[in-house]
Amino acid sequence: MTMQPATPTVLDSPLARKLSAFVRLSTDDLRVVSDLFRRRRNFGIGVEMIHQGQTDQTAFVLASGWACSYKILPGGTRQIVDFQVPGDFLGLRSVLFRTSDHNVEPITPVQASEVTQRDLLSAFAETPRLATAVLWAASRDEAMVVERLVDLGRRSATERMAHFLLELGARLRLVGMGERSGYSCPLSQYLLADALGLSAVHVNRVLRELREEGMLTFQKGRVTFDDYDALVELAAFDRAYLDHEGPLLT
Amino acid sequence: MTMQPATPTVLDSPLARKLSAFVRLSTDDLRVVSDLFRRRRNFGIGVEMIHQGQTDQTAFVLASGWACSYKILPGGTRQIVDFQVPGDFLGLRSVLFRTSDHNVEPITPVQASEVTQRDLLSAFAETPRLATAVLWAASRDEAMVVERLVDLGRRSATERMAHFLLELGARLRLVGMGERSGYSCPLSQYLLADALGLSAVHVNRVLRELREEGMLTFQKGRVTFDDYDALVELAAFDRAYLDHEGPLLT
DNA sequence: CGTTTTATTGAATAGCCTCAATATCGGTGG
DNA sequence: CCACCGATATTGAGGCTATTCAATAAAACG
Repeated sequence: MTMQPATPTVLDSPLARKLSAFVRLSTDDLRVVSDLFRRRRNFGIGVEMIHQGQTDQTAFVLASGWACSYKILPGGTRQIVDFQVPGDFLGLRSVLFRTSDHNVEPITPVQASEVTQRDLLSAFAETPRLATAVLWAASRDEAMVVERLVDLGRRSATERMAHFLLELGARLRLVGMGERSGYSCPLSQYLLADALGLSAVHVNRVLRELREEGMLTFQKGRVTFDDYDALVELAAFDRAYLDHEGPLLT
Repeated sequence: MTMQPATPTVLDSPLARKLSAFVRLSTDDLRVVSDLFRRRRNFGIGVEMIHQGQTDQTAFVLASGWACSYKILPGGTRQIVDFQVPGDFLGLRSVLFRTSDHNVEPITPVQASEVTQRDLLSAFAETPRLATAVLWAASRDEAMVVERLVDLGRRSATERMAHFLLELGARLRLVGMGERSGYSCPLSQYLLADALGLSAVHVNRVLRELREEGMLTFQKGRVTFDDYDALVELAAFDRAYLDHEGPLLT
């Protein structure tokens, strides 16, 4: 019922790509996805999208740009829980449940689709496979939080950095924004520090070390894997929870 | 339709207590809960209940005893992601989704109710309020993982310990196993170390320090809060995500 | 172009770890 | 009931990792 024909572009959004990697979705399913996330909103850098304690009933899907979710400590320091890249959900939990326990703000200018609780639930009812796919994505996000936990608890700064950048690469490839050789990445060393539980100074030293060892280069907004296999080895990176070969559900 | 009358004991399980704290459940709802989790199994210390990569379609609810979920790193070290106390779910995610990405094993002898995917989903269909309550519990668990992430990333060893023991106390009170003054706790210093990302030696020093400062005492399997308010202050403990006054949904 | 953010490097320090030794607890069998 | 054993707890000494403070360089931005 849309004016314009359903272009391949619409059906090939980052979200559609990601979901398709895990659950085989029909063209009709994909059309529901693109209809659901048609309403776009723009956010500037640093403009809070979701605030701790808020009880909105809306969530977002990132169409373009990067964001991060974090918690502020009384001391003024913060811990970044996760970064969001195109195709990722923001505030899915606060839609399904009650309040948000963290903040989300853009790192770059962001375009995001807004979706209400009602629309989401009715889309789920209409296309159950979509519900499965979305819940899968939510589950994967939780697995990544656990992986970050292991990072902080039991990996050295260098291993942490390697593991993090590998994981990010795998996520980006899933939505067509990265290759095995590397990807472009707008994260500053300060943001990396807040995510990895390090000081910005040490982030810099770690990156230098990795570069001098010929493992990876992160300069001018681009991550280049100079020796992918060595990195995987160093970080004990287990692709299992990210790199599925094809759709799990056919 | 049970032979024996519904005793208060059955309806007052740790799980029923916890769920009731967040969603008002009718006696009928509670009966569904107790029916659902009637089938009990016993596990000895160290006997794996859930194994990384397994694709069982069963989950458990702890009836008595303590367990922990963890990931093993290639180096042989491990990171404990969370402890489970009576009333907590084990492997809820692997029921709703596909595979488990971590291991779960008992710390003390454990009695747990087994529940299959089928039974759980049909119970949800029968009593929607139960589904809400369970999803709430799952969401709370995820919030705790995030809190642990903040622990590891941005809190000192002392703050971490204080925050962790306060959180554990709040969880136990929810199921009637602790008071404001303290609680009994079977965790060894080695387990604490694996959970908090510290060495066992340092755990010992931190506990001594907290004891000498008159904040808390952890000896002979019992945690005693010597100065609760000072601890809350030290750890920047925010009860919000745990300590709800009454049922959220009435 | 100045101005602000971001990156880079050095020096000194603090926090936590490892290694190592001893003490205590809880159970187990003689 | 006691001697013994493994697991847990406790304490010291020295070392490594990452931090803080501080200063400079390089980009990014209007």
